[in-house]
Amino acid sequence: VDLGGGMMRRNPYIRKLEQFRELSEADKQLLEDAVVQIVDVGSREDIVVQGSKPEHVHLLIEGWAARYKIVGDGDRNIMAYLIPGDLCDVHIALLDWMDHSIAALTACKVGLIPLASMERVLSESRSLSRALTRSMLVDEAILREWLVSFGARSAEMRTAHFLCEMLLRFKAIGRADGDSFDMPLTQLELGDTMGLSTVHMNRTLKKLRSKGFIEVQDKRVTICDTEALMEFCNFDPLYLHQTQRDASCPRQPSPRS
Amino acid sequence: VDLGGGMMRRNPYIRKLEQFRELSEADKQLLEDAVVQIVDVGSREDIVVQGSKPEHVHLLIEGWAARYKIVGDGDRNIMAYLIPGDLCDVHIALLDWMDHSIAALTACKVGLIPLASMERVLSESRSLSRALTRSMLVDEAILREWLVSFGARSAEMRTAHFLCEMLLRFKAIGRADGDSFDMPLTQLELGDTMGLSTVHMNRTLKKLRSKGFIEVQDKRVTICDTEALMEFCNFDPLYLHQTQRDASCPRQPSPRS
DNA sequence: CGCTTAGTTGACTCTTCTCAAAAGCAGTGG
DNA sequence: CCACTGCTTTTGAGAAGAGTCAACTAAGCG
Repeated sequence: VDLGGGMMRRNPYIRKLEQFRELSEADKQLLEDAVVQIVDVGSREDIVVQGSKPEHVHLLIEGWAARYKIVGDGDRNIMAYLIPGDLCDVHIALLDWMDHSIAALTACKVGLIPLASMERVLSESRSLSRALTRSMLVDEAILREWLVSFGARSAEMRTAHFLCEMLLRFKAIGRADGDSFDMPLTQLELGDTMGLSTVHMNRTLKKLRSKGFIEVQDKRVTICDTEALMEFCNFDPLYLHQTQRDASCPRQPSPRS
Repeated sequence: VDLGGGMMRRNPYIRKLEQFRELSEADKQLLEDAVVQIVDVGSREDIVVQGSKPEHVHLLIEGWAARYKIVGDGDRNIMAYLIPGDLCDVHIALLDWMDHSIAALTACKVGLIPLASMERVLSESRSLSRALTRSMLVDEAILREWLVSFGARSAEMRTAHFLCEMLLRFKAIGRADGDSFDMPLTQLELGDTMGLSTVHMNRTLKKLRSKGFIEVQDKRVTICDTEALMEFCNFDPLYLHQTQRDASCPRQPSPRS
C-alpha cells in the first residue's frame, strides 16, 4: 500500500524512525508492504477499545489520536498522544487485552498491519526491529516525563511543558512551521490530558498567553519564545532521545547550581 | 552465577516471567548464566544515574529500588518501583543515555548482565525474548495507570491505588503474607511518589488508617479489606496483565452502569 | 435564524502546600 | 547511662492552587 505522498521516505513514519538510524531501501519497502490497508477514522471515533485484542498494529498516518482511559464515574483521562508517524502497540500480540482505548481526536488516516506481518518485519530486519523497539522506549520515556509533570509541576508549567514536547515532536516529523504547529484539541480534551478541569485549563492557557509565552489562533499554537518557555517549565529535551539531526532545541538547560 | 536459594525456578525473577508462559529449563539456565555478578548496593545509593550509558542490564534480586528524576530546584520525583525479580532496561543498549536515575531505597542485591549477554539471550531464546518484552509492556501499562492516578484520583484514592498495586505485585512474586507486605519507605519517599508533600502524605495515610482500610506497623503494610479498598479507589487489576495463575484479586469491578 | 458546542469569566468551596513546631526514635560519643 | 543530634512522624494554622456551579459570549452549522 502506498502511504501517500508517493515516496516512502517522505512519510512521517520513516522520518521518525530515521531519527535514530538510517534505514535501507529494503527496510522501508518491507515496512510499507506490511501495511495492508489504510482506513479513515472519523473524529472522536475509537480506533482500539479497552478490553479487546486488536488484530492489527496501527500506524497513524494523518491526524491526532490519543490513548485514554475512563475511570470511575466517566472521567476521561488522556495518557498519550499519537501524531502522524506513530506506530502504536507494535508488540500488542504479547498481551491478551488492551488495558486502555485509543481514539481519533480528529479525522485520521490509519494504516493497518496484520499481527503476522508485524512479526515478520520484526524477525526479518534487525535494524527495523531495533528502530521500532527504540521508538517504544521513547514512548515510555515520555510517559515518565508526564508523570514528573504531574508530580512536580504546576498546571501552568505542566501545560507549558506539554507544548514544548509537542513542538519538538512535530518538528521531528517535519510538521512544525517554525515554532508553531496545529493543535486541533478542545480545552476539554487538553484538560483531560493535563488533569485539569476545563475552567482551570482555560485560565491556565490564558496565563500562558498573557505572559507572552504562546499565541493560539484557529487551533494553531505558536510558541513565541521557545527558549524562555523551556526555561520556565524546566524542559529538558533529553528524554525525547532525539538525535542531533533533528534537535531544534536551543541548548541544554544549565545544571542546577 | 547462582542467584541464591539454589534453584533458579524459586527465584522471584523466574517466577515473575513465568506468570506469562512456561519457560524451559534451558531458558532458565540461559538467563541465569547471563548474570555475571551480583553486587550489594547500599540504601540510598544510585544504581544507574541519569545521563550515563549503563554497561549492564540490572536485575533486582533483593530490596526496593526506584526510578526517579530530580526536577527544578531539587524536587525528587519517583516514577516507578523495582522489586525483587524486576529486570530494568532490557533494551537500554538502544538508547544513548539514561533519561532518569535508579536508586536503591533499601540495601539491595543487584545482578549484572552485560549488554552483549542480554543481546545473546534475546536472540537465542524466542520465548525468553517474548517474556521480557511482555514484562516491559506491563511496566509501561503501570506507568499509564499511575498517570491516571494523578489525573483523576484524589491523594487518598491515589495512595490506596498504589498500595493495591504493590500488594498484587508482591503476591505475584510470592513475597506477600496474606494481605500484608513490607514497605520500607519513608513518608518523604512515598510523597515523592504520590506527588504530595510529606505533611499531606502523612495526613493521607492517617485517613486511610482511620477508615480502617490499612494498618501500618514496622514498615509493614496490612490491607484490612482488600475488596473494599479496591472498590474505594477504582482499582481494576487488568492493567497488570497478571494471569489466572497468580491472580489473587477477588473479582472484576463491575462495569459502570 | 435558532441550535449546539467551545471558550470565557466570576464567586465560592475544597484540596493541598507551606511554614512552624513538637514528639518519637535511633545512633553516637562522653 | 545519658545528653546530643539527626531523621522521621505527627499536628496546627494560614495561604495558594484547583474544582464546582453558574452565567454569558463566541463560533460553527443546518
